[in-house]
Amino acid sequence: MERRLVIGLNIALTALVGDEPHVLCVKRPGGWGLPFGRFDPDEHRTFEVALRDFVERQTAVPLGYVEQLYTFGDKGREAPRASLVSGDESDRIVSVGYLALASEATATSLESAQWRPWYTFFPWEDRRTKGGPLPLIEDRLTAWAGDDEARQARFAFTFGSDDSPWAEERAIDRYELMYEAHAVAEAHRDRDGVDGPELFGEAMISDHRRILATAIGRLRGKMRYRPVVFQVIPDEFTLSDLQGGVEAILGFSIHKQNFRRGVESAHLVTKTEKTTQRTGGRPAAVYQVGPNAELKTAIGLPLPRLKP
Amino acid sequence: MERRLVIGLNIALTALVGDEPHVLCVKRPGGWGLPFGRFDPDEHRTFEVALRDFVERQTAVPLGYVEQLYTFGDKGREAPRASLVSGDESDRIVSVGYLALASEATATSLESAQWRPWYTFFPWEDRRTKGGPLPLIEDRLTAWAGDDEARQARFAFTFGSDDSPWAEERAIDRYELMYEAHAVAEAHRDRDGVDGPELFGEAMISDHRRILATAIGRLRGKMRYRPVVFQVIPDEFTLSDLQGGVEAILGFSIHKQNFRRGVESAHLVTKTEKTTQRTGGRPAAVYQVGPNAELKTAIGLPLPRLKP
DNA sequence: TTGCCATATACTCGCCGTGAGCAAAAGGCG
DNA sequence: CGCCTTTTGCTCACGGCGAGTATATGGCAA
Repeated sequence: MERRLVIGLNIALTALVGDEPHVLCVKRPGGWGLPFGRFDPDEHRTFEVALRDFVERQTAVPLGYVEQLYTFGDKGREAPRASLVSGDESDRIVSVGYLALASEATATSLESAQWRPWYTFFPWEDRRTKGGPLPLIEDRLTAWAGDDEARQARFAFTFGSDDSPWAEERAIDRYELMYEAHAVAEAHRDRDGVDGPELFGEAMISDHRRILATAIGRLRGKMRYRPVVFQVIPDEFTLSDLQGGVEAILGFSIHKQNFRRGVESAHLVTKTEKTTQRTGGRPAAVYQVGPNAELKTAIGLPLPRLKP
Repeated sequence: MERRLVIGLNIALTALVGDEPHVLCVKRPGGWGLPFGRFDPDEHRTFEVALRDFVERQTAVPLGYVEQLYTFGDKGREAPRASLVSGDESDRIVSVGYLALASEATATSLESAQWRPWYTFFPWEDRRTKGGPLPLIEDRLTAWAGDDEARQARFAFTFGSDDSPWAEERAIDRYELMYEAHAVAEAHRDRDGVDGPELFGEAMISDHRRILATAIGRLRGKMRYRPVVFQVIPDEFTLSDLQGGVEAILGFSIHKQNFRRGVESAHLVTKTEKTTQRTGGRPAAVYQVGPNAELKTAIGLPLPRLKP
């Protein structure tokens, strides 16, 4: 018999809550997943229309910036959730992943929908503070590599080492390495039977965690050459707010003075008359987006890494 | 009645022929198009398998580097070629575009397949030499903009001006602007009735020229942070060969000495004992790819633009 | 009231990447 | 032998950027 093709749309919608990036998740039988919907060729003229339609209907959260990530067509990936979407096990599901940004984590109308922090799914991606589970993970991966030089090189390259620095946008490579090392729950779920000692980060259904990793990497990469931060912060902000947002997404801390100099000299922000003392010490000037902060502008934020 | 979903795979396979980038085209009733095939969920495990399968079968050209570009799902775009793929007008076609690179423009087994130069489709993208159709095009677009300030700004930004430089990777934006200005044949074909004075570049069937523009832009952008050139040049080359390849893809000329300094200091190439006097003047050293030329390396080529 | 703390803001210094130009070397060819 | 072509080597200066130091301005507690 002929298998029908079904196109599913997955979306990684992220917003900032304080200094933590969050992603909109939906509770499913089997765990948390990204919001997704089936693309209906009769009803929807384009993917984006369908996407906005079902996200806003399901969760009542309006979508701002939207970008297509990747189309996943691998056989096998759909098995665990075929029944969730179509109810027909014989359908072949192809899914299109999207990244979307919201300037505010709006309350969802659906109780099964919830904003959850990025780094509960990817604890190793947050390097703003030392400590945390990172040493544990590195031990785990060192053990996985063992004497295999290819594995060692890949580990060093993907997670950073002396001669190859940590590349924040390589989130998907790190997740895939974790997967191959059986250090994430999905690896066990997909290839049944095998079991592993320690698992890191919270799992998601199907390959949604992979899609989220792709979204994180894409967003981080984009920050280098497009002023995307302004899509996830309010219209009025202090430079500390801005820097906090950047650091939250990138997952590492940056040098304050040079960051300030960079955004101001690039006319990415404009100072207003107002000040706020919400931040604690000396009152901070309130800024707005500047003339060069349009999305199409091919200007990146200055990202002076802090070394410690 | 229910419309069925069909997934088509389109590929922009490019290779260098001398100092001109070429793309593999297939002759169809209605004009030239990119090689494409229908994805069969029963037969193919992944998109890439399907892609390699049908390209190598149709044209006998082996695929090297492959990268997914974008998935196009707009209604209407498939109309002109629905009959070519499925024969059933009521199907809804979604197509996944791919970029692929070959190190050599291998002869095709199919007589309807042929390598054709990029810039016959996009004459305005080649700025290596002055002159050409560029002034004509600029006149055309200036006329299109007229007094509309938004159009003027968009034209200046997309095609470059005094304060916003020519951004080579913005090929798709330029094509879309040409489309809206009715300066390409596809605009007339899609919205029938309208006719325009002058048309630029050769047309392709369906939206294949849009896909090719996306591929060109993606490839050009990738050159800034990945050593992709080495996928389209032979194993042994002179630095002039390398520079010629870079310039061919980017569409502008670069500064020779600084380019050389860049690739050598970044260990992207290694010098061999051999020399060649194929180039004319003083014999040139023959180089091979260096240790940092792997695709995963996050190192870009130095691209010192030449100003004249 | 005074001293301390926290944050914001201002200014300086030096390295080095990169754009740009000059000059010499090593072939072919009339 | 002199001229042309292309390759190759070297220098110089500007500006971006990493890094450090110093000052301003609020809250708060002793």
